[in-house]
Amino acid sequence: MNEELTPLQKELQQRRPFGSRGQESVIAVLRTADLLRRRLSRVSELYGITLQQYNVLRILRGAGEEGLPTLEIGERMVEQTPGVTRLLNRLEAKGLATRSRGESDHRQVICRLTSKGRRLLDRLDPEMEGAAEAGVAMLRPEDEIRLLELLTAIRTGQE
Amino acid sequence: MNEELTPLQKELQQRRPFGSRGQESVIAVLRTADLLRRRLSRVSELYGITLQQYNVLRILRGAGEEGLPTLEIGERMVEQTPGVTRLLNRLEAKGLATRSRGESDHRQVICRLTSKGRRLLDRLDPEMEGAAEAGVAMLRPEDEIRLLELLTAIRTGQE
DNA sequence: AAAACATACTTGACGAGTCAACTATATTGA
DNA sequence: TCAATATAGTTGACTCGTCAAGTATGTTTT
Repeated sequence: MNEELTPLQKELQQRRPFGSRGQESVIAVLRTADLLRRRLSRVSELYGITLQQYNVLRILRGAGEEGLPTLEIGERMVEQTPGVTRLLNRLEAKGLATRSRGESDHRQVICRLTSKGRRLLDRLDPEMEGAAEAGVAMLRPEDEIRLLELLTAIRTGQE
Repeated sequence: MNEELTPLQKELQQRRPFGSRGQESVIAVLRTADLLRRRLSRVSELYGITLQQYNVLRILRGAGEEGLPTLEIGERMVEQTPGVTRLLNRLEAKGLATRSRGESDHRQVICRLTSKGRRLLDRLDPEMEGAAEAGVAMLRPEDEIRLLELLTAIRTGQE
């Protein structure tokens, strides 16, 4: 026995086979994401920010001068609002973002990138891009396209 | 312009294209994993435990009567040790696991599943399996095999 | 115009991941 | 044998995700 262990089973030192291929697929996605996330985090933390903070800064840069209300940042991150509020607390403390009450709607809090934040992004971007490239460098272009298709199918299949 | 947005760009409401397909692939893996993790968490939390706690309980069940030292649990979870200590605190508080000093090596702490833990797993397993199956139900068998191959390639390519 | 409701956050509390520092127990080497 | 070193875990501090509850501002209804 044990002559047909999948690579994932060996990684997890599993004694028994997965209950089904469906289960194995899900666990493979989770584990692969974990490795990639670590790789990217290592880079961003060299510059003193977490991966999530980097993500928020990129979203703010995309929003430009007019900024973005807190909730909209959350929507682009699959995250709950409370998390975004506190992320912004830290980015503001580091001088990378600013917040101000919305002028038309005073309930909103408009968030903007500072020039310091923009400079940080400019330095960080090429390194992050390099880390991402390196993370999937072993895939041929047609493999990457196929991977994107399969992952898109999974995501759109979640009701 | 904007006539060639990828599905992922639409999901993230991105205004600009990804810097490269490599970047898009990495983000697709991260985002897909996030959705799947949520799906599984919803199920485990119906039973009062988090996904990580479920993961530890499964590892302990696999270890059987003789149990497993804390560090070895960590190895099978892609996680740092301090986290495992605290996870076990909570599992022990819920009566799902026990700990005792190792007999041969007193530095070790041997963790074991309780019968209550085992019964919880027995009830939870079919539901978790169902959730995993449902998460990738839209893939044909050959798609799943391809996906597993691609993800394995990514993981083994991380030095 | 006042009450009812909705929206946009903020705060508190808890689970979890991660790094650094610390304790206790082995193991090794002079 | 005893000091130096390695190993196994725990604790503290900080970041992040998430739920529930609370506050302030807007909108709708009557």
